[in-house]
Amino acid sequence: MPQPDRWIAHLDMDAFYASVELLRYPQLKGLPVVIGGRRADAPQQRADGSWHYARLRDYTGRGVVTTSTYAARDLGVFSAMGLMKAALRAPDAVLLPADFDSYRKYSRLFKAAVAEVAPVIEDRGIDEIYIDLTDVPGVRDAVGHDPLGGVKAVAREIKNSVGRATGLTCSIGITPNKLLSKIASELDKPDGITVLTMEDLPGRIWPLAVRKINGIGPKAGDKLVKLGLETVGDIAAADPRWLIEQFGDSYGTWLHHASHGRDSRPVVTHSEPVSLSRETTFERDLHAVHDRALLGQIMDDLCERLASDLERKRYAGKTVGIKLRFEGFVTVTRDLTLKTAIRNAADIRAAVGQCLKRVTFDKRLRLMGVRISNLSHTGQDVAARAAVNSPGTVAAPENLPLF
DNA sequence: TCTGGGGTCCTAGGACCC
DNA sequence: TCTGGGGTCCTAGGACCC
Repeated sequence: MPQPDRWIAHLDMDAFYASVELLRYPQLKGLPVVIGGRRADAPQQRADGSWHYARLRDYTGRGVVTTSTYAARDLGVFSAMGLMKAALRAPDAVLLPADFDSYRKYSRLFKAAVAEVAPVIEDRGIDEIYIDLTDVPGVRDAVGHDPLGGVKAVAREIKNSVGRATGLTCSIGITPNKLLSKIASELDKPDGITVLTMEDLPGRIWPLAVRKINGIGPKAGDKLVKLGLETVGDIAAADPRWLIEQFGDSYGTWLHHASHGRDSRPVVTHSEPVSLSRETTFERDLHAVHDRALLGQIMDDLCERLASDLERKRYAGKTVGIKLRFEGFVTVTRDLTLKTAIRNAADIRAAVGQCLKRVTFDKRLRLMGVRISNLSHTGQDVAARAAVNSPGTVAAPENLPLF
């Protein structure tokens, strides 16, 4: 039996934010709990020791579900759903405000715990990572006699390490590449391990809905279904030339490869940011003229926050952009590339002013944002930064500038 | 009672240069 | 005098992901 040349794991923390909250409020275990809403009230302990929680039914205003517990999902409440809609489905669900500092702390803990077992890690956000297991001793040494056994044992070791460090569970998919591992980690959630080889493609992957592939979103998913392609196997059976006619050269070719489980992307252990941004959605839609002073203040504040992000991370940028979202959810962007990189709030604000002049304000605004890209480093040596950015991982060698 | 905030990548047209 | 081809940068929008 031919063995894959790589073993790549995808690790996904189970209902991450909600599970972190349950560590703090274990009495909520098993109940429908929703994280979200900027103004949600934190739980309050009464004089008699009992707790008072905000309920979904009492929430008014804008906001979406950030995460929900499995009990809430059973009631039809999922991530990105509007809170008002969620309240219709689960009025009695407990509503907790998001505590990102806490989630970031647990994120660092679980990644460090994984790194003790397998150090080649690619960060994919706060609650998931890819891990290249190919050269982990327990995997490498099992090649030839019991590869699947070796891989599963290492997966259990990783889960145990994460559990000891955080008290949280995760799900792991292990396959020859990132694309398949991302799918596999979802097949036995929560607290599961799924190992697949290419031979499992027809039995385990092809029956799945096309949207299970990372990279097929709402638009492409709808289009595929309208074309009569509902499962991954349907895409795999389609003529690649026809896929290219329908979806263009690049995406059509990718669809064909993805449906056949082919993906050669490496696990990337270090990356530099491309852009930094800050944005805010208003409690009520604001009028460009009537609320002009308030809008100016909000933009000042966004620029201040972006400037402090740049300072903390030691970047400067040459391209400044604004994002405006009007009532009706129509979004407009404008950007401006300067001759030199900037980093302070006043310079950013001035460039934003130039961008704003190029927009017609004929509707009320629901969101404003500011973004900076074309980034360059300022000060401090790069190797030290890499170590800070990905604790416990072996940083890739940097291309140092000559001057 | 629609639709947060932080990102990445891709496409496509026009400017500009050789 | 009417118009090639390639490369890169800038700008705007959109799909997608966590």
